[in-house]
Amino acid sequence: MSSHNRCENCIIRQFNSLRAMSKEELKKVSDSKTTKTIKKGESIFEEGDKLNGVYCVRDGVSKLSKLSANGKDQIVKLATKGEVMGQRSVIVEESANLSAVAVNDMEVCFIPKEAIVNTLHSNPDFTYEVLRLMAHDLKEADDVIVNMSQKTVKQRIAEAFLYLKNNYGEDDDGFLSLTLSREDIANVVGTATESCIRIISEFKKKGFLKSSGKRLGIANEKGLQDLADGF
Amino acid sequence: MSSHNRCENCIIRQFNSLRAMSKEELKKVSDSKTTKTIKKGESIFEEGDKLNGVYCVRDGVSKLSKLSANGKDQIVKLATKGEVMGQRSVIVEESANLSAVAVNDMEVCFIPKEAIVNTLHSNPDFTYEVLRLMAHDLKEADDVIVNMSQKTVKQRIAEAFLYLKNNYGEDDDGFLSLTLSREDIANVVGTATESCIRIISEFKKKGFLKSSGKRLGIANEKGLQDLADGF
DNA sequence: TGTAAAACCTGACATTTATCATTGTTTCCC
DNA sequence: GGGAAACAATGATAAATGTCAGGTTTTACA
Repeated sequence: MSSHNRCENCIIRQFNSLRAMSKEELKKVSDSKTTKTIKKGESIFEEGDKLNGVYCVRDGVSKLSKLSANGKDQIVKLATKGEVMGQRSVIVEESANLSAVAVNDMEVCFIPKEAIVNTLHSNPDFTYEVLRLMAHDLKEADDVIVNMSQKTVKQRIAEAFLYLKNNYGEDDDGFLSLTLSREDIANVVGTATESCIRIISEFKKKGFLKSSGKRLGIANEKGLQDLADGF
Repeated sequence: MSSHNRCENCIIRQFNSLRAMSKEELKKVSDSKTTKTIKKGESIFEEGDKLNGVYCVRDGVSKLSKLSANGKDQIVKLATKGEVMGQRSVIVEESANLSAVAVNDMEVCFIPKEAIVNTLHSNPDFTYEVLRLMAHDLKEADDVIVNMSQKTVKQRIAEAFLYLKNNYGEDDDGFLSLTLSREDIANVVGTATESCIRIISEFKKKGFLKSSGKRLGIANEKGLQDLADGF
């Protein structure tokens, strides 16, 4: 199967039943997209950039973050295979409000906005699907707001590990497939790196987490879940 | 001008150029909508309710909040004249993820979902406009996430007052037009009511805020802004 | 493979924030 | 107009979290 097709799959997964796109529309996307390889730590776009297209994650994971006034990055979302980055900016014709940086080596495809905007204006089914996705993101963002303001750092870190397990899975030995640095985890839950390290150490001592080399795994899921829920 | 027309204006303001709606579509909305009066403190819908339409604020202000595990409400957004509530749930066909409660006496109009969903499926311009609005809400939500996790309570309270001034204005004597209880402010910025009260008292002492009876006003906008920005 | 850089860890301490208890004040309603 | 209920204020204290400063370990790569 050609790389062409793989990329279509990636769009289709994100834009859900982007079967909503007609054959011609899909062809236009196929013809105009390009593929990029991004190394771990490299940036795909930066807050403030004017995007003239969207990026679809074909492989690897990217962190979408925003720099706060005090110089710390806040990671707002992790984007995985099949997810699209930059739609919001393209849709509202604004510069990017987030930066995208590769968490590990990535492959992304770039789809110029012309290939998309036209369809948005002419194909209501497509637009409706995009709308549904954005509505979903909005709900998730609301949930994050509530968690941020009502849960303790300890609870949020516990949640973060459960999230990593549920969304990226674990290997045969029960270690998380996606390894984030302590600093990244701190930036996801919105805390100081040292606090994050301390709490992870505590979780290891208490048997909630296990580690082997640089890998981390969940040793007591129920315990973590109870903690996250405030018990 | 009939109340009919006022409601159309209210939709049109939120759904921006809902000129995107055809005459027939607008008529359908007009014919099917109903108007409700809500008293201060009453609820319009609750988290978990199945909504079969959207609510458009014609007068007054509503708080959209979510109950957290520890029993505290987190206010995620304030909805004002011209704004629509419940679209997200109607679009994704899920039950409401937020509760809507009147902050003061309100008038809202209810538009059954049939009048809207059809148009979403058939009129791409309309759908596109709704998409743009939701993209805007999403960006705002991202900003809130960053503020929540990277700013101190003091900074967030300062911001909240600036927000109230900028969005609801002040009367001739320089007092905020919209008065929220200390508890509501605490629930907006995600802190304990006592902490909120303490900080407001401090702001008054330092000359950032002024009060007269139950009214609050901004006495030193620059000072508040600097504080919010971390200086 | 050696070395510098990055990541991780820990202690001591300061600061912020939450919690509990109590009192004063306003508002609302009979 | 009086009394209950909601709201506001404040002190004392505990808990959570951030900061700084110094370590060790791991990783990257020349």
